[in-house]
Amino acid sequence: MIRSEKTRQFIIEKTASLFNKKGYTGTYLSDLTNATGLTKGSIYGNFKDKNEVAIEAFRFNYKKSAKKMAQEIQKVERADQKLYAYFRFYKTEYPQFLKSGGCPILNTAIDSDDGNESLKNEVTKVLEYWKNSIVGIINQGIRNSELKEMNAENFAFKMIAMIEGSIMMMNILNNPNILLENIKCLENEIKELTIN
Amino acid sequence: MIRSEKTRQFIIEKTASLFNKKGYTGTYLSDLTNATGLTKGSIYGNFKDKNEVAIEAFRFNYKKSAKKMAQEIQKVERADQKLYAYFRFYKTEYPQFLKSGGCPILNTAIDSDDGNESLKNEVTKVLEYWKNSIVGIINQGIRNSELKEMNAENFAFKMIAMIEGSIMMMNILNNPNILLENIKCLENEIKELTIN
DNA sequence: AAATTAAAATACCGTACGGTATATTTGCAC
DNA sequence: GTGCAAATATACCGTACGGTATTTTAATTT
Repeated sequence: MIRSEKTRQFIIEKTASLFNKKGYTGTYLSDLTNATGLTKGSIYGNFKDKNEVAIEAFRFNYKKSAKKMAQEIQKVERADQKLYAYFRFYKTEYPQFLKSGGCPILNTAIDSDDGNESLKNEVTKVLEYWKNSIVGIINQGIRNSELKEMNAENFAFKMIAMIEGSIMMMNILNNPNILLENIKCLENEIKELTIN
Repeated sequence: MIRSEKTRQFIIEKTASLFNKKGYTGTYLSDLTNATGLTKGSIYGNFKDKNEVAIEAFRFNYKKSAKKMAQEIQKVERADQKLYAYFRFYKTEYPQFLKSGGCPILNTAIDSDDGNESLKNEVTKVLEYWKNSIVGIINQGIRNSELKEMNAENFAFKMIAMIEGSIMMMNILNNPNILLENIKCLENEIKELTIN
């Protein structure tokens, strides 16, 4: 990694959780300088503007989860097992979502749905990618006779809605059980839809 | 209504959708003066500060839906019918959520979960009230042998999570079907749990 | 070690933010 | 219509926002 890339990365890492907690307009340049110990001049030497930092911060936040998730999913073969891996992820990682101010996808979706088009596009892309990856798993499972026939897209949207809605409530009511119980429901649904 | 109360109400009505769309920090006093045609002096003559306007705007946004909902629910007797009334509400009113920038509860929950304690308390209260009203309906239904035994609170949390998560996705992907399909799932679940 | 290049800090801009003290206008009672 | 009170507008504050041009510092090359 060349030197400038290292500083860029440093800035992103140090400010990612800030953007997730406080949102785009709510995170000021002064927050960025405080969090990094750098000056505005340095930050603007590495980024075009605040929005570019925000976008990179979102990508960083998202990828941290996505990577871990992808690893867990690759470990197992069957479609139902891959879906269980999703659920297990949230069952074990929920404290992370609690202390880092919620799910970056949800937060950024709400935060960017007025005005900030570039940030909104970023979230849209990620959401679509997430949905498609679930759809892929389910359809693969159906083809392999591991899962019963179903509308894969509808199930994917249901899964994501439930997870995101639960994270929101878990955070505002400070009650992880909301997420854990709803994950159980999803697990049961998959159990019902599993062949063998 | 005394004169000042009329202006307060006027300000709330005109700015409520702004706060919903742009969030607390994202809505500036200049937005408030533009939307109302009033000056800062007038707004500060009727409200203590911007936060008081935000709180009242949230209450206004929330109550608009809540009132309509309560009316629909009172029209029917059976618990399952009351729950269907909930679902029907979202099936008919979703365009409102699309154009007004999403669900005020969800938006304000995300927007206030850093820093703004008073606004967060407001959302917490409303979410808890909403959950409890669903729990009340379900438990009443169980006592009246209209619904099978179930964990009412878990179901309420599931309902809310699904609805809120769906609204978020419907908005960001601009696809009402996500909400409509997930509502169908909830309806089917209730159908399974209905006695008679 | 000197020269060159890259990165970070400094010192600024203009603007617009939230908020307030004061002046002006308006509505109302008499 | 005059006097009074309430509501609104005006004119301001201090601050801190996002952003930039310039200087200083640090790293690299020769």
